[in-house]
Amino acid sequence: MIDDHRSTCPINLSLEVFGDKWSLLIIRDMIFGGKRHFRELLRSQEGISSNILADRLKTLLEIGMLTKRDDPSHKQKAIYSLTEMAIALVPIMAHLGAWGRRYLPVSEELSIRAQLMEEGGPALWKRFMDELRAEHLGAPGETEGPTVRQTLQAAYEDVMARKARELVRAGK
Amino acid sequence: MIDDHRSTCPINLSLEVFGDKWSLLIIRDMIFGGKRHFRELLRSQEGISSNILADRLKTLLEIGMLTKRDDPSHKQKAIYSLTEMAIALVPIMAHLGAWGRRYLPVSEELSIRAQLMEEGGPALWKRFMDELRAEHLGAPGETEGPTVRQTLQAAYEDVMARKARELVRAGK
DNA sequence: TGCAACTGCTTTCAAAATGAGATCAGTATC
DNA sequence: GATACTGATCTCATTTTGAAAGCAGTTGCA
Repeated sequence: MIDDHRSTCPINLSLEVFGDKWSLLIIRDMIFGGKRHFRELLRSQEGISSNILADRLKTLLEIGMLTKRDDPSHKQKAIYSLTEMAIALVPIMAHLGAWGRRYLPVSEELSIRAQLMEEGGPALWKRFMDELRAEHLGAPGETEGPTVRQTLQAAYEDVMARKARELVRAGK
Repeated sequence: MIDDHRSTCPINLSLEVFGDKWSLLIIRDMIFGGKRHFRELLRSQEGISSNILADRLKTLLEIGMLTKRDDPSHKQKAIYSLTEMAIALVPIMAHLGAWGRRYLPVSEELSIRAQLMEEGGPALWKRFMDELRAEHLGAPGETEGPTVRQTLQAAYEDVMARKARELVRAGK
């Protein structure tokens, strides 16, 4: 907890938090994938190993990006929750996704969510953040219609289904 | 140049670029500090060492975030320039700075720039980006009044001067 | 015409971080 | 009672990090 920081510049301090190849992916999976458990997070696209996941979860807890509590349904299960500090990263995720989509070799199916986030703009981000607050902080929130996460997930599945059809057609 | 990427998710690919404690600091110093030479970048707030700086500059060149050319004034001097890909990070820098300012133990003098960037909003970011394009890409650009970088720098120096006065008064 | 300061790096080497895979003690399910 | 699942932890080889010193020139000044 001592200030062993390299400098007190906000960008430097931010990088000390997630200037790391895994921390932000964990947050990403919790925000966009709705994951809450260790074993769920272990099944990431990128194949994080269990020791690294355990280490990063510990760091994120210490920093205050996550909280952890027991799962009533299983004595060995833990539930991880996002804090406001982590939910506040939604706009940064949206920008990062948009930037990556523009300049890096992304695939269509894994970037459709980023595209919708970009098109939705700050209004969509705010709605998403409110839903995350309801989900993770127990904040009051309306439950009308599909959630932002469900909408993004449906778009992802649509792309996957279309790609599967195209593969079949091409293979004929 | 082969796709040895962990996944084609835009956020993952972005993290492969600057999910690192130094790369974005180099870009920060070029954007906000106007630094263009190796030895200038070596004098960062955080004390990067020369081997790490050389390595990260090489990576940033390969990725296409920077370009490098000879300095006509000195046969051993190199000039590094930002590409559009790097200039496009300005809004992300602004968000990162705002987030760090809100949730991390920043200092007043090193976060005054982040505060002004946040208050200036997208309009200020765009002006800054246009100035960077003129400076690094040779794009046409007007030169009326102080640049955004100069304005931010002046605000930083004001805070420093005030703090120095306060120290004198307290020491009396 | 010398010499000090500066140029962008490279080298050396110890320490720290990374990460795949196996393992574990307890829990739930059937 | 067997099987699968829980959140980790352990081992150990590989990779990365980073401080410090060094280098082959170049430039500016006396």
